[in-house]
Amino acid sequence: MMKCQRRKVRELVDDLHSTSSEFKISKPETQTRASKKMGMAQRIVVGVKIEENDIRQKSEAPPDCWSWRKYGQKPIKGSPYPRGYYKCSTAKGCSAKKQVEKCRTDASMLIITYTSIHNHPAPDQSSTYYKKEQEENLVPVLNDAEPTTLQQQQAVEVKQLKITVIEDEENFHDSRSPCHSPMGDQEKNRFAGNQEIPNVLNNIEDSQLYCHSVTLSVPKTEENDFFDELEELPTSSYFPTFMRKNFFKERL
DNA sequence: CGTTTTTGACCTGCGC
DNA sequence: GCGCAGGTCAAAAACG
Repeated sequence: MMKCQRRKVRELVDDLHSTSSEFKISKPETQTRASKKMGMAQRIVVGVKIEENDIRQKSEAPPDCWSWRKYGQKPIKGSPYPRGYYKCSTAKGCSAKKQVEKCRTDASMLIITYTSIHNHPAPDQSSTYYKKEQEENLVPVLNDAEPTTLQQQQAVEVKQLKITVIEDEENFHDSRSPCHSPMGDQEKNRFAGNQEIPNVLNNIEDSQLYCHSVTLSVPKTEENDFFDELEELPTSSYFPTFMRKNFFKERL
């Protein structure tokens, strides 16, 4: 039984890596040219759903507490939308970058790829602006005053926009997600016979957490040896423990 | 006038 | 070696 489920997970991951060049990057042996060139240690991809009534969404890139400066834009093959390249301009010398592009199948979805980390504290969270955002529950409150990991910085990044976890390779193929590579009937049928994965996503969405754009990580145990098969995934210290447990519970 | 955005050129790595 | 694709640079333009 469990073997069967694991096999399905394996198939999903294989699908992901074969259908989306964008997400091959998490597999070390299939790094993109750019990632090799840049020596990227960490890359996190998040899908951001743009609310229709989000009047603050004035540009392609979601607003956040960091200051970003656009340094390039390129049309991407196979996508009707260009990809924007942003560098952190909050502090001089910060190497944090992000790439923003619209989902090719759903213009209301933004695919944001974070690379490198900020080498400076986040902008003052006690500022009027930030407090207001927190009061409105638009900004996740971090335990640490200064986000130091890419995941933490990302959490600051998200704000009022709903996040769909797509870094998690299995969830990325949730058939309900409007933003994924076109899924054939075969794949859909596969999900029809396996409700496990969509359930996991339900738990995540129901939690109403806006800051779970994370790289999923799991404890190294015999129970999850199949993660070894999926290659090493970056560790997220910020991923809430309960969610991890929940995720695992559902998965098993 | 300083900062940010735009955009064409350039660089690099990979596949053929 | 050449072409392609992704990422970056940098000058010019736009903006506040």
